[in-house]
Amino acid sequence: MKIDPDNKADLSAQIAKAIRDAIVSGDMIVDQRLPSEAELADQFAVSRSTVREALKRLAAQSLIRTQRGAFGGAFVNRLSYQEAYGDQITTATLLLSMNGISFDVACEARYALERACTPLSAERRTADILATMRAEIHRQGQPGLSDESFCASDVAFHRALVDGAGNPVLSYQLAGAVEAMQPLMNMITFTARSREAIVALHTRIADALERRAPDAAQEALHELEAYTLHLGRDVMANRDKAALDKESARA
Amino acid sequence: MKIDPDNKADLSAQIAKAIRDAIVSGDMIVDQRLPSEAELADQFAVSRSTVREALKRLAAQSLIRTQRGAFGGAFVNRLSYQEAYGDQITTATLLLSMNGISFDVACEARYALERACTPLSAERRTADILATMRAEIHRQGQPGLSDESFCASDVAFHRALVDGAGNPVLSYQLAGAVEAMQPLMNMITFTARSREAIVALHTRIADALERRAPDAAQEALHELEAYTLHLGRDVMANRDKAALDKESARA
DNA sequence: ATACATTTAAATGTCTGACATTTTAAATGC
DNA sequence: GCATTTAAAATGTCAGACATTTAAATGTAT
Repeated sequence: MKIDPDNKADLSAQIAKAIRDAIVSGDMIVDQRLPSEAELADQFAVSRSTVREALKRLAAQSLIRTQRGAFGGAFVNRLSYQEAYGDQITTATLLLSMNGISFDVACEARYALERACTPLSAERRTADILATMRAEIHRQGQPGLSDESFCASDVAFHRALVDGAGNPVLSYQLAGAVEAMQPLMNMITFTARSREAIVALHTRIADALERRAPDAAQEALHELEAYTLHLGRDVMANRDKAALDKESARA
Repeated sequence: MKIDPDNKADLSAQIAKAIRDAIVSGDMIVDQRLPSEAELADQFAVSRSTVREALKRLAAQSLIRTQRGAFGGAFVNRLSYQEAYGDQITTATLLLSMNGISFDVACEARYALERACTPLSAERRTADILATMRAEIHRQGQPGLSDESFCASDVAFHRALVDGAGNPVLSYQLAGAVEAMQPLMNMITFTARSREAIVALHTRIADALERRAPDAAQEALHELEAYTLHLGRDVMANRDKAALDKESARA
């Protein structure tokens, strides 16, 4: 592992890259211990602080973990789905909010991805998954549930749908898409009537999965997408109108 | 922004979290300047080195960028798709390689996600996307192409299929799934006959998209999945057999 | 001999202060 | 008025010290 002496980028970034490359390429394997900070400082001919900054970069990406004390140090971390989920969701949420992604586009992506899971879920759904879906449907029917809680339950329902496919790679890839929608969904006011409609569609989906009927599930999901889009567009229209009103009031 | 004095986790991790939360919650907006390192050190009552380690963590996640010089500092970064792609691919690749994901599972996820895009791609594909697909198909037919280049072209073809849907969120979400398969695909030796079969299927997909025929594209994609799975299983079987042979030879 | 307590050494975590480098705005000189 | 120089503010890097944590090694009493 070496760094380019002509490169004038931050040393800590270069060192992080060198170590990251070694991990990604398989040169360093899971649970392998990195040299101590002092040794790394020697090897790269930099100060310990610079090495530490590099290691913190890698720690932020969950590529390494550190342990204090004797026989401690930095170790190559086994990237778990759980850790990856969190980052995935944070990144997806920021991408949506920072790049002005419209409700339509986000909604389309989310339902397209969920439809990819539906046939697999219909085939493989366990009793456990069905129970989760039923429980969330029940919660969604409770009177007095806040809009935010309704949204959270909605996310839980859809995650169950995705997890039902029994493919961890799919679950990981979709975590971001499903959860990143939540801030957008939270802007929606769910009236009693719209909740009723959503619960009915959720029930149809759960029923279809229970019967192992992929086509019926697909159809209900399509209707749910159309309905969600409808709700979202109302919100966006009102929001744009409010912004315009404010604009004209100022003039 | 404050940190919990009772928390005994690393201060730099706590500070990074506090700032990250401020960014994710929208408390700090894109291009807003953070206080200087010295000011942050004062605010959090820690040393400058600790603040720097926190900032390096955030920089590793592309949440901030730093600029040297007067009127420089750390600024909230607009997370671009390009940056996010890179991390997405790295993470997905590591998840697959570190968690012993089987070829079957990865393959299933990839094609399920691509099928989610196909109807949209059939509807919206531009002439540009079609041209890219045709060019990659042509390259794949060239004699003397290395297996690795064939794989790279295969990835390019599938990315065009995904990008054809014209939904940046989908493109982002699928980048990881498609690209992370490449190391696994690279273990396959593509014979002349298997290349011919793949090129034929790619051509069918491109033709179907050109005709805006989602069902035909879907069907060809299904066949491609089955064929890829078949090739992959051969490789895995041979690899396992070789490992067993080696094992018994040692005994 | 075993169980428990103590010591010790190695590592990361934190702090301080200094200097180098980069960059921009302001001051200066022509 | 324009070009040049200077100053200031910020990040980047270094060196050295001390604090804290942890597990192994050692010692001690039953």
